[in-house]
Amino acid sequence: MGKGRAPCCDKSKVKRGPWSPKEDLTLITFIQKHGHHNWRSLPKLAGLMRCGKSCRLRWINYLRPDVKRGNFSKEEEDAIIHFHQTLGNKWSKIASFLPGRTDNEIKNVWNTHLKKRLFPNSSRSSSYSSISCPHDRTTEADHNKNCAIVQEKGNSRDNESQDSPSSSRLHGNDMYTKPEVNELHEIQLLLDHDDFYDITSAFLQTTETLFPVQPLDSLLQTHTLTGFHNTGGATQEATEPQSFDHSQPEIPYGFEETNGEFDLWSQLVKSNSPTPSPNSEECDEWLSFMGNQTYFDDFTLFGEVCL
DNA sequence: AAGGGTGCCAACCGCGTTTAG
DNA sequence: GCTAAACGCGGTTGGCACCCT
Repeated sequence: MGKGRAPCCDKSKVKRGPWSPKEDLTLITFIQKHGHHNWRSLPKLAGLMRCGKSCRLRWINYLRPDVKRGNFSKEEEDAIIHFHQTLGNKWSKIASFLPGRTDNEIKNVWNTHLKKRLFPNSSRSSSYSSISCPHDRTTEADHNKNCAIVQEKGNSRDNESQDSPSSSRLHGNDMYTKPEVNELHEIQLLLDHDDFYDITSAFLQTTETLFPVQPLDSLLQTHTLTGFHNTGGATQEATEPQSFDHSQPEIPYGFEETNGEFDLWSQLVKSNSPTPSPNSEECDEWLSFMGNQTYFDDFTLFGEVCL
């Protein structure tokens, strides 16, 4: 070591600056034909005078077919604010909660709009985060307040596994929404999803009225302990979301059937006294979230009826 | 109309992490 | 297990567009 990091490409031989339509077309065409298994060699193979990193960035941020363009909705902005409070400047993580939005785009929106809205006197260069708490003299009180909130959230996430029901995430008037049967099937698939715990935990911490965290933790624990046998007997691998067959509903393994109904949800919430309260907005939010995370395009369609 | 200031965003840079040999 | 290459991420910046004086 000690010789420093080798440059990713010969900067004298690559084009820099804005991409031309022709370059975009070349990149799109190449990726559609050959994919992007190796960004470093891609520009050479595609005939582009660009650095591989530049190609990757261009593709991810602008040329991907699933990139959503246009202004951010109020809901998206609120989500960014929520997730930023929980995750800090983890733009890619936040982006994973907002399908079609890129980390770069979210970062820009945060730095140009949302940060100003929340911290009106913060300077341009200091990206506000849960780690760094700039103390601008003129807004010290605001900063202290917001830093406290941010750090408290961050800490609670760090200590998530030790969290008790008395954690700040739980409030006396929480309302729980019971999903429909089809949604329980989806939940079961989520439980088999590698990232489920992380993404759900993050969501839970920012939507305090939706779920009781402790019951979900219990669920996950139970899931781990019992293995949740598939009714078909076969061990279910992590399911490819798109391949899920919605047409054959069967008892989602791990969910109890009571009086012909899957009643896990009531089992989940019964230790938490507040009466479950129907709330279609929350249900929609939850379904949308789950759908986004699992890329089940039609997830919300299965949850149109919400108690 | 011109010049300076500000906002915005696409793109770059460099570091940490992951992967392959 | 080690090393270098490649990838991915977050911070930063260049430059254009718009606004204000």
